[in-house]
Amino acid sequence: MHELDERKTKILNAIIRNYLETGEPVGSRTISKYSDLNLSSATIRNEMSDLEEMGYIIQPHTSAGRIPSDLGYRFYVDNLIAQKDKEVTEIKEFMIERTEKMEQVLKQVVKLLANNTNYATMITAPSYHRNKVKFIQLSQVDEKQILAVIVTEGNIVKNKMIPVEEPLDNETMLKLNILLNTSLNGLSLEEINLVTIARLKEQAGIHSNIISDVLDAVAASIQEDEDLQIYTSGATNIFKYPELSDSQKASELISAFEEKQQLASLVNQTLSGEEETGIQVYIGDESPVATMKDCSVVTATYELGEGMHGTIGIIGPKRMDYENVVDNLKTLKVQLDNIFKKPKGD
Amino acid sequence: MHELDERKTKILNAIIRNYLETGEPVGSRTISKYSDLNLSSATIRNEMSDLEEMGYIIQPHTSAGRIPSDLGYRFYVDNLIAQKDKEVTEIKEFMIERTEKMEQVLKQVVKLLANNTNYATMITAPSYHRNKVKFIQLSQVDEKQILAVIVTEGNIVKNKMIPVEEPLDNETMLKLNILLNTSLNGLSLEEINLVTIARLKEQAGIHSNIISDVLDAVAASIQEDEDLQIYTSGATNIFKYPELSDSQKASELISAFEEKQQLASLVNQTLSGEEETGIQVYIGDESPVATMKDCSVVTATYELGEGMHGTIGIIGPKRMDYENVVDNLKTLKVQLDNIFKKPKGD
DNA sequence: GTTAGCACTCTCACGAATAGAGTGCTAACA
DNA sequence: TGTTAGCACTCTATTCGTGAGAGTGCTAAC
Repeated sequence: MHELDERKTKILNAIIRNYLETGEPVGSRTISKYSDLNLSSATIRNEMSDLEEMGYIIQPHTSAGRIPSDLGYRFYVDNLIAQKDKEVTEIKEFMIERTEKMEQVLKQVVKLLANNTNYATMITAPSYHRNKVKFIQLSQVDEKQILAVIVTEGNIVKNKMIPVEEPLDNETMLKLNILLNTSLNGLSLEEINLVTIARLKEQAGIHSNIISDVLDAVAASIQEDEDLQIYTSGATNIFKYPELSDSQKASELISAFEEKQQLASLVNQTLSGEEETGIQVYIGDESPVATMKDCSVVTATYELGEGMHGTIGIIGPKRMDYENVVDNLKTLKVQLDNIFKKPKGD
Repeated sequence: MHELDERKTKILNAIIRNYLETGEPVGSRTISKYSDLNLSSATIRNEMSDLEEMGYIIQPHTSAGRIPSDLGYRFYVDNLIAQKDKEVTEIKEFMIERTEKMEQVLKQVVKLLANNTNYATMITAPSYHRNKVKFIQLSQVDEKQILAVIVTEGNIVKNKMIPVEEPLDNETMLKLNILLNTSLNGLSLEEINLVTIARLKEQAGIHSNIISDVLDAVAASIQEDEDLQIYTSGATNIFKYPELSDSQKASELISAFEEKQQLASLVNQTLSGEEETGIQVYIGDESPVATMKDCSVVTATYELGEGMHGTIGIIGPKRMDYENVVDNLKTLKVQLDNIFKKPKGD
């Protein structure tokens, strides 16, 4: 396939930009009038004919204007991301006002992003894979229940109630707490293997069953996160784009959003295919999720140190405002990296 | 307004039932064929004419069949709920498999209900208003952070990280813990007033600022719940009903669902207007939420003892399967009451 | 290489025509 | 008096055809 010369590039850009704005097929006359090329519509037509042959644009029908093909978008995106480096958008730090709970930060972020872009957005909590235990505490809550609190690096807190037949005395409690902390502290959740467990139980003596329960609790609370927490927002923004909002498509898309199952595969795909910037753009069929073949999907990953990472993504029409979206994701990515990496003390 | 005689009642029922199934206006011929009245279509027409005059049914246009009016639905519902007492539906206890976390139970319930009914569903967590403190525990997690764990009756656990300049020694920690527990235990969150606080701080001495932080934490974690946690499911079921799924309406409805703000008003309404069965049916305009004037809404409240209660609701087309829905809600209500009321030990 | 002009194509919006469904009314019947 | 058959009437939804508008491709001239 031939390279595009400068004029063709300009025309292609003009077409795409125009289409991004209006959502209508754009004709030769429009380009000739609104671009700074000073070419007649006829000339534009010739060039457009070429561009179509090369696969960058498409005619929905014989006498309509042209719209960008997936390849065209791809070209535009690759071009854009290479050359643009716009100033930081209005996503301010005001959202990070000491909300300790990650869950809440995520919800805020995803909502903010949806409002900012007018597209549907999603974010996943960092997966706790390989995360390390930092602190464990057992407390007697009432006669029949012990509360186990588990804190991991990154200050994720998990609670679990453990039923017991009879209350434990303070001394035993203290001993168990010390035992648990000395044995498990600093271990990643995968490093707690049968050997560790056996030794633990041995040392716990008659209370080994409580240890079992605690470990179950640890395992359970991890498991619970393994099925991936995904927050979404702005799903109804889909209705703002006619090309997506006929009953059939909208229904499928929003279902995909609700189910979150499909989003998960998106996430996995993103995590595996890393890139320099950490931002990926899927246009149409490129998307790992079939339901979204009429959309574009932009994703970014953010880090929580220690190899833990989450994904944030935007789903919109192919004619999405890539510049704005990529920008938004870039800055968000940086900010999320900061929030979660730093010991929150700062 | 006159009472309906038996024949009119039968015909009205036939009309409504038929419409519930098909969603199409139903004509006189249909009724005469499929009901056991053995009347000709002409007779039916006469009766229908009467029913229309009385306001129970409506003609969408001159030469269409009839559809139930809001009043008609109301009659049907009132009739139905009074006389029906069907066997328990398939909602089995399998959903209650020792999931300690309320949040998860709720999510499961709402999802199950959506699957079961094919309507959009919502559920709120019980509000913690008037809930009592049962247990408080501070622990030193690392050099700069203390973890406060607060357990209330009903075993709701809240965590809060508190930053400190320098670590506290064990003894102080112990003292603070004892102080907090003896002072606050058994108090409802409203009973912790300035007097209590002042006394607490006095006793804490130089560590009074930590007490402040803990109390802030308590307040914050309550506040957080005050803006009402609502889980939803099956929003896209809306697309299954043509009369709701044109782009405009569907968009509004799903937005309402996403925003959850509007659902909140639904909840409040429900909580204030209690009824014998605890189940309320809003048809069309009766709904407290304007967005839902083309829908019917069925809500139920469940209890968690001590005056705490949550709401569960179903939103669907006016022609929803009221029998099934009410049944489902009834059994769910009972089961939720059971789950949450019992001390979980069992 | 660029442009003007023109015939051609395709979509979309509009209106007319038609089939179908259902009613209301009248007259006859039990 | 209640029920029924029959028929004219009304309204909707669908189909078809038409015309306007937008945009193209091609040719010929600059």
